[in-house]
Amino acid sequence: MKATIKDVARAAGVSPSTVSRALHDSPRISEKVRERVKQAAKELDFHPNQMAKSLVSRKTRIVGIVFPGDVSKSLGNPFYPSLLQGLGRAAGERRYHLLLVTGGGEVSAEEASRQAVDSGYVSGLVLLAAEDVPTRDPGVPVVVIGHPRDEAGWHYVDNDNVAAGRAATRHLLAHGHRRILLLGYDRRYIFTVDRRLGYEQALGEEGIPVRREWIATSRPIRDPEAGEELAAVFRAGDRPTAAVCMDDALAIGLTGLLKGMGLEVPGDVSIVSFNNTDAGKYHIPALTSFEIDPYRLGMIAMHLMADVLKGAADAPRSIEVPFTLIERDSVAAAPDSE
Amino acid sequence: MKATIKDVARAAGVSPSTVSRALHDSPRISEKVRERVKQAAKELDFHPNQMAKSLVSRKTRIVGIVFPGDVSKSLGNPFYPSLLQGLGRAAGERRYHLLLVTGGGEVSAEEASRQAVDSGYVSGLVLLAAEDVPTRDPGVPVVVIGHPRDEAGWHYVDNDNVAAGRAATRHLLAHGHRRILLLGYDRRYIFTVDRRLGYEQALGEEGIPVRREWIATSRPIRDPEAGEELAAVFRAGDRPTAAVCMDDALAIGLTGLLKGMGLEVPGDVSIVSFNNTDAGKYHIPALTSFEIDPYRLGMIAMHLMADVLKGAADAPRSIEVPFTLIERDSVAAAPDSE
DNA sequence: GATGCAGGCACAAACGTTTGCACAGGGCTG
DNA sequence: CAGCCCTGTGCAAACGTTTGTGCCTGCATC
Repeated sequence: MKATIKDVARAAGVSPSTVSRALHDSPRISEKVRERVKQAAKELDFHPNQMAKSLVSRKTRIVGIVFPGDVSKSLGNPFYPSLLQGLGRAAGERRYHLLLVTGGGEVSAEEASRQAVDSGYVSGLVLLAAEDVPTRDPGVPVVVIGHPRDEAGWHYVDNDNVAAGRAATRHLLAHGHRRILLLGYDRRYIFTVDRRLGYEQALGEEGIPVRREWIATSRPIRDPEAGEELAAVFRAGDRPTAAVCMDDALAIGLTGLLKGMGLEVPGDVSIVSFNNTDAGKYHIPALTSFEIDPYRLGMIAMHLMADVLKGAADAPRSIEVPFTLIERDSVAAAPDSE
Repeated sequence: MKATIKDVARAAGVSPSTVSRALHDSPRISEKVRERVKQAAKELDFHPNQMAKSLVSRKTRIVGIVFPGDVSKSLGNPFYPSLLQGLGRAAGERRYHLLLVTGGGEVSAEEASRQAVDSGYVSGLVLLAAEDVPTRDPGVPVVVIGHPRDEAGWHYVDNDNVAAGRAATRHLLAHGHRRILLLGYDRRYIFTVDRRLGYEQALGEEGIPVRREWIATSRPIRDPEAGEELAAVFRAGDRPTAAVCMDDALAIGLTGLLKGMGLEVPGDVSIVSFNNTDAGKYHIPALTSFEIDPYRLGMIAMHLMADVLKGAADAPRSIEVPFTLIERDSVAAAPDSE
């Protein structure tokens, strides 16, 4: 059987309470006894029973990781595995464990979270990339990864999409571009809304007016109608010389469409995009893209959670993680600059 | 605060022990009291404190899911998300929770498992697709998903690769093929070893001798040397008229190589492969392939774990999950049959 | 030399359950 | 009508910790 605190007490010749205090480095214990106790604990391979600890402290060292919707769908996205890894890494550092909370089938993610909390196993919840936050108070602290629509009152960790949109645009401006298109805006996705904001900020700072017709929503670039609309923009006399694309897939689609029109990337049109996927890396030309670093996002979220659980984070805290720009071959100087 | 068993006892006008027995449907409690207690429990939204339960029962309702190596690497494989979903689904049904156990960084998966067990949080471990089983006794029941090299003494759930190899070969035999190549054998991967066994069984049943030179190892079909070797086999006068490929990627590579030699699939060579990926589905010709159904694998593994934890599974149990063959366009009748 | 004080430790209660045992009441049986 | 057994319930101990309180020792102070 596993050693208990009593076994350690007996071995060290002290009482259980002294053992507890010694292992917690209480100042009320003399140096000598503390060492003796620690030695005994090590020899007996003593690990405190978390159940007993939790029973009295009313806390656990487990936080639930809540997947929105189907796990299989979300995990297919390469974003999540790295995120999970980051969470796991930080959890290890803070001596926390991760409980997988998944809906699926008939049970919603929220229902599954409720069960996890009700069981008493989790003392915190990390919501993965959820734009919809829980409707009812979950009863334990919550950290949201992503950007809740209603920021107030939530701890959250997200990429700073406003800054990224601005940085992407400024990168193109720095190469002399003045006519810049934004591709992939969709008001249903808040990160595209944020990036658009950054895009408009950057243009505004240079005194360049925003042109509504250059904020393209068309996601399904294969959709002939949307494709045609986009093509028309590039056929115009004062066509854009550069584009900010919401993800690599979009950028690759755009490259193909332009090639079909006899326009080269980056010779005629420069492109910067997001997500820095393998597809973009091996594309020709290799895409200049923003790396989102989900690993780091996960680490930060877990550390925030640990702080909250420790009581260190009083007011709701929001952390915006910057992107890093990976420069490759899809951006060149504007053809008409100078 | 959350309601305890004492609150329920008070509300129902009985003692805590009676409440406990009533909620566990003990036969020693009268129908009347049982109903009264259950009613009170429901009204107070009583959820038994798992910590307290675990403390006395020395069991938890948590099982650890151990990822081998880097989570991010394994999760990139679309196999895992479905597997996880299956595990989660079954866990929900059996009222278990899933604890994510990941190595990564400096800590090995085995080290992480040890921590999870030592903490006392998990009462079982599910090893994901591990071919290497733990060296030391983990101290809790283990279910392996995959095929431990040393079968003895382990509970495990795996696809029945011997049967699948046999079925694949028989499928081709049924189409009149007599000269069948096996592509992708690698003795380091036990599933390919198993499938080869099935392949040889099927041939043996028809009295067809196994030709060593038709058991091709070459995985990197782009490797010019290996490619040339493979091409030579198909240039011979009595070339194979069919092939069993270890995965869709290999099958796609083979199709390309054959096309370069002027051989058509399935006109000249029929192909059946494994994994039923999207790539194979949209390939031309669409591949006849075995679906591995990791969702089901996960479900079964979790149910097995629950049984083991219940004490229902005494002797180590191994469950072989059959594949299902998805027939598409890459198999035709043998050109020389009649 | 008696008193005070602080340091260092032990005692016991508490956390919320489960479960062996004791016990009360009621219906049999003799 | 007394004793017995059975049914239904309560009591209390136990699981392994933490932590408030109290006690003992030895030293310094007056």
